[in-house]
Amino acid sequence: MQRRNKLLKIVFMGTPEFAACSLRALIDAGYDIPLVITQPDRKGNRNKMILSAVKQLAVENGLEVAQPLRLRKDEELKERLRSIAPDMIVVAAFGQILPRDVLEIPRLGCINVHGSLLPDLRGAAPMQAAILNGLDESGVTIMKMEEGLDTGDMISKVACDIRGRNITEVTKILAEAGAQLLVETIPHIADGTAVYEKQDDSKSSYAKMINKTDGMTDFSEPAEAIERKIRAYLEWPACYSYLDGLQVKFYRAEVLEGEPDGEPGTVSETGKNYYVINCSEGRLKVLEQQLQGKKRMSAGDFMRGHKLSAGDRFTAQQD
RNA sequence: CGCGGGGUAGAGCAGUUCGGUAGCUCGUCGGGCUCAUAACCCGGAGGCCGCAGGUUCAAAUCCUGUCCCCGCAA
Repeated sequence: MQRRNKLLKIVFMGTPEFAACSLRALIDAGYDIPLVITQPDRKGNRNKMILSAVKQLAVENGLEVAQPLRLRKDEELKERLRSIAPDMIVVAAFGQILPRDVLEIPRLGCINVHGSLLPDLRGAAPMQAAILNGLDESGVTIMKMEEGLDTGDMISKVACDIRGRNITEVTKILAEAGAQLLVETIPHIADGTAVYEKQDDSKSSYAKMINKTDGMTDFSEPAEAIERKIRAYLEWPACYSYLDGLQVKFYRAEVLEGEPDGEPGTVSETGKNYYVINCSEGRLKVLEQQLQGKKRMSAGDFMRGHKLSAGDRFTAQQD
């Protein structure tokens, strides 16, 4: 088995931490990885270059890296892929659509590690969507890619408990479960014992790409929905509102039962280590947050330096 | 050199415009009150005001340089 693993030639495509976890598993399993493809380096905050998690891991392990702006149009890279003639291409959260002529290159096909239990939550942000939808359980699906968006035949799945978790935790849980499932599944694909199951399109749902403004809240939603938003958007773009024209990002909060006692967005009550905001339904007890230009801090620290009191108001717009 | 905010006690902030004995809330330590308390009262410790130069009788404050943190835009 190990010997056969080492003979399999796998090209890896992926970008964030979720993908890096699978790449690490492939490296540890001893596969031959002649090339890693990831998104181009981006300018991070204040013009500091930021490398993708996959690139960092690849470089640390001395793997060759390619970073096409658009794989679809990069004929040179496609030609290189053909000459490598990989047995398989493994894709995890790569961020670009694979064109047909790339899908056809590996003899064992292109295999995708997707962060949901397909056919539920196809698309770009399945883990955030799982949290937003309030799911207690989500998971990872390994599937054979085809031209449609996450519509390929499913090969294996694993379910995970994500109740109450934030996106950082869910990413870690699913990334590790997915990585393990991947290395368990690949041998079956290689020796022909894998079972390919069609997706039931009638039961499919779609997790749309997240926009910057999706994180904005004016508290005209139920407290429960906003609390989910905080957990789902924690890493980006964060759930945020404005206080006196300054952006405030919310990082941790609890839903309080009971009726609000003021307009949505108004401060209901304050305490030593928290403050409570009225929502359309219920109230939100804020425990951790960040004011524009300041560091992330507990609500208690914030209360110490700012005179926030009942009646103050959070608004949707900055003015 | 993309735009902007900030570095002051263990934490969060004020003070800088207009130089003149270092302030607030919390924590911490000691004492008191209380059946009791994260409550209340009294008292104390704790700062080279990011760093380096400069101006001045005098700099947290004005000038110059530098390091670090954060938000936005990409």
